[in-house]
Amino acid sequence: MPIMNEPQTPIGCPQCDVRQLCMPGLNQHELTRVDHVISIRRKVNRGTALFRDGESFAGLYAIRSGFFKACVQGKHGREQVTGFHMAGDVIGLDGIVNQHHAGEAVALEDAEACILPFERVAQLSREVPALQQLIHKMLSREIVRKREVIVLLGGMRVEQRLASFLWDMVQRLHRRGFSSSELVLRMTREEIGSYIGVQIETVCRTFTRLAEESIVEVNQRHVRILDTEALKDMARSRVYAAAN
Amino acid sequence: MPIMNEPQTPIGCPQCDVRQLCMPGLNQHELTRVDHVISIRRKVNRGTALFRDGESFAGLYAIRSGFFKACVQGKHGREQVTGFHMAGDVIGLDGIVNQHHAGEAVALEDAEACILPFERVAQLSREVPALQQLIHKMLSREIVRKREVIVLLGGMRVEQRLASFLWDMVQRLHRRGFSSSELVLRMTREEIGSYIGVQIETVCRTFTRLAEESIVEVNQRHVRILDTEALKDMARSRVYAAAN
DNA sequence: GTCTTGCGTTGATTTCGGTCAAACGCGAAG
DNA sequence: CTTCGCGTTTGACCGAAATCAACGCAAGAC
Repeated sequence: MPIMNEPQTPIGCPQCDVRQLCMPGLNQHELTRVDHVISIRRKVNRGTALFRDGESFAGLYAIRSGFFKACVQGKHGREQVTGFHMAGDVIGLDGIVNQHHAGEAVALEDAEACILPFERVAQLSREVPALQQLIHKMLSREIVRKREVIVLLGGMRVEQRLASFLWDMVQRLHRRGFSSSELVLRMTREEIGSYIGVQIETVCRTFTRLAEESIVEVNQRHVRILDTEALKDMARSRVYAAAN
Repeated sequence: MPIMNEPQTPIGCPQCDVRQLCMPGLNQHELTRVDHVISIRRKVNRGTALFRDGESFAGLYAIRSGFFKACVQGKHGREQVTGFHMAGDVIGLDGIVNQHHAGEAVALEDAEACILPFERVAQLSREVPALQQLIHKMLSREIVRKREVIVLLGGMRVEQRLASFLWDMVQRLHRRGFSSSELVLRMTREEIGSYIGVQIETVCRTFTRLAEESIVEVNQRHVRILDTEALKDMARSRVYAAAN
């Protein structure tokens, strides 16, 4: 499937809806300078990749709209989802080390992303300390987030993993102006399972169990959170914490 | 237990044994400039922390000698190991986002580390592009490495996890001049288990199984790799790959 | 309308790793 | 030397999640 490259309406960073998410703390002038290094805006259709495994590193991608899964491909078989990303997230950070991507980002709904050629961003960040700090924090935050996933996969029971996943999701959506008690999942049960390290059947059963416990209400991909505190507690607690 | 702060013999970066590991690609002059921002060298005794959970972010730490585990603490119970680090590694990258650490680094043997006050490193990196690139790659590499752990925890069987752990370990040690077929583990079985997401008993049994398969020879913490190819294959293969 | 297709749910059975328990090995302290 | 204690190993049993299998359901194709 060919990758689409359609230049979009040139709305600059200073006017962008998600500027506070991907470039927080920059003033108008700084945003304008960042805007000038954005070469292309890419439209990505549902099901197609923003970048692929092994592809050479063109730059970072700031998601303007839409929803992505980040995943790595097993050579012979199934992929593994390593993260989900939405408007305002900057992705592709993994490509910096080796100048090529070691994973891919696939749109789960039609999406748009701004390409930030990394060399130019790096150069600009030498002149704009606020941008430099932003880049550093962006990278560091990703490390912290990845470590949280490691804790989830390494030390939590399935029910907790799903609770953590939902809690993380609803919080991130809330920060973007959506409800803090209701969400529409953009990914399949299989993708959720791949992300939290269990099989699809286990995801289903666990959703059912959370619903039986009156913590959430599930209708297909629509999830309503009934007991926020219970969900939060379940998401926070570690498996070994409960034992002692 | 109090944290020790003992200034060490002032051997500069240009003369440092591990300079090619923590500061690769910098020339003598650049190394000297980096050396000038290193305020303190810390000695850390076995069992004590280089930095603790919640501690404010003093800067990055370049490990000069010794071996560390990175871990997060469950409030009521057991800790979870999120990584192992050795001479030449730069750790503490997680502290950049929020200016305080969200985890800790504990020495598994007497160790020394150089403190790199991050603000000063950032400032210097504005003037020295090679350093800037180094910082970016350092952060990006950590993201890639963390994702590899996610893949390990999310998609591998125990035998593969242990094989991956050993393979990663022996490769990193080899890069530091040690044997590529033999290693002495610095951590307990429990710490290995915490890292690869299984119980200590399972770690033991899996070591025994790998030994029965004549892939490794295990004597306490001394491990000799008998069949490198088998270990590598086992480490690379994903669980789902085998099914198809 | 029916057929198809992909996604989701539920049940039965199996298995891998967890849990509980006991014993072993080795270094340190006496 | 003996004893102590920690880390490790092994065994027996249990349980959570995987696997295998069938079915439901909604949306689009025809």
